[in-house]
Amino acid sequence: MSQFGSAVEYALHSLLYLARAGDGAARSARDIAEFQELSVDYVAKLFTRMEKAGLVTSIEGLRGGFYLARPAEEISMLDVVDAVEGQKPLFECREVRTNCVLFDETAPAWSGRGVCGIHAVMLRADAAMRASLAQENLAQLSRHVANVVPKVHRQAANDWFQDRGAARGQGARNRG
Amino acid sequence: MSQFGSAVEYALHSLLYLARAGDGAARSARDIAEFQELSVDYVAKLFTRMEKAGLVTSIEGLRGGFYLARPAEEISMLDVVDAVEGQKPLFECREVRTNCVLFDETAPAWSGRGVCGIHAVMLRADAAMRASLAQENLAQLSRHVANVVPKVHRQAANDWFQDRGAARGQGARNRG
DNA sequence: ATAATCTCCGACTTATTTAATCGTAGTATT
DNA sequence: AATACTACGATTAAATAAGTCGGAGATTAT
Repeated sequence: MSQFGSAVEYALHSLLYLARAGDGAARSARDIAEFQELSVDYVAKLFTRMEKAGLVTSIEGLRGGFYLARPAEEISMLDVVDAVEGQKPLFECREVRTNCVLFDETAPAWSGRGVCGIHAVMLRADAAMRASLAQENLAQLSRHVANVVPKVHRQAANDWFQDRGAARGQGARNRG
Repeated sequence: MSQFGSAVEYALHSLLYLARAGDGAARSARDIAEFQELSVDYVAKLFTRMEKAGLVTSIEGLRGGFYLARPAEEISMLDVVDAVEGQKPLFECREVRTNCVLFDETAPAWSGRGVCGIHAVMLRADAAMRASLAQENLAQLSRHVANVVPKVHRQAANDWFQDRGAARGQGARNRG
């Protein structure tokens, strides 16, 4: 297993489609999820979290969906991770240093003074990781992906979302 | 919750007692756990993992226990984390990029070529964190702690382990 | 205006992982 | 040879993550 869960992965992949939409057009969580063959409900939940974090804005209703709340350049990888994983720290100190068979009922003051040395080590590692994630943004990632994915497919994807949007509100009678 | 579990915390706190023992004397998992008021069985399991990773060496039998397999300077924080957490990566790529409603049964070759851009970002963050953990070792940590903990307490702790070791093999009849 | 369709959103269920425990096997000391 | 202690692997209990379900609200088409 890995430290980060699937939420981070799904969220970033999904955001890429908003970054590419570019013109500020909203795309629904349903479309984004189905295009990637992911659980619609789960992706929707991730978007909800990202909206609370201020990364995306939602539009309700028939032609609704999500769009980036700010330019892709200003959305860092760290922003996304924190949004969907909830800013969980690398390490949570349980203050083991205040547990000692030699202490009486109450631990002496010095045992809890300052930051635990082990905690400090982990805080530095955490900071290093976060700094790495903070210095990369969604726009960079989007450009990278654009260089790798064939132009034909990018166009086909765009068309798919376009068609999907156009079909909104037609009802089931036109499809079944 | 946090990324690292309690195992990392317990393991590092416990190793500090081995680093301080210094003279290569073995200390039992039981003593180390009870001194810190931690679960004896759980700490023992962590030591087992660390032994498999080659960080500590075990001695079985009545006067047995664990001691550092190499100088504390040569045991990095990363070594300990990997030993008890099992080298879990920061991110495990599920190759979402090969999932696409536009693809047929089999995804096209280009979709899985090279490293996924999102995965690459996470690999860099992972490397940053691991580099941070790798550059700090147990000896440094031990010195830091020694500067913070009163000398009186360090002596008392040493005595406790000493007494505990001396009492080995006396049986219950001398204690009850 | 009204009904239908689609959206977001929070509560719930299930599955996986972590933390801790229990029982067994083996070893050095007395 | 008996004993008291150790390490060690398998099992259980608690916590977390992943995914699901149903409802409330908004917008569009009729």
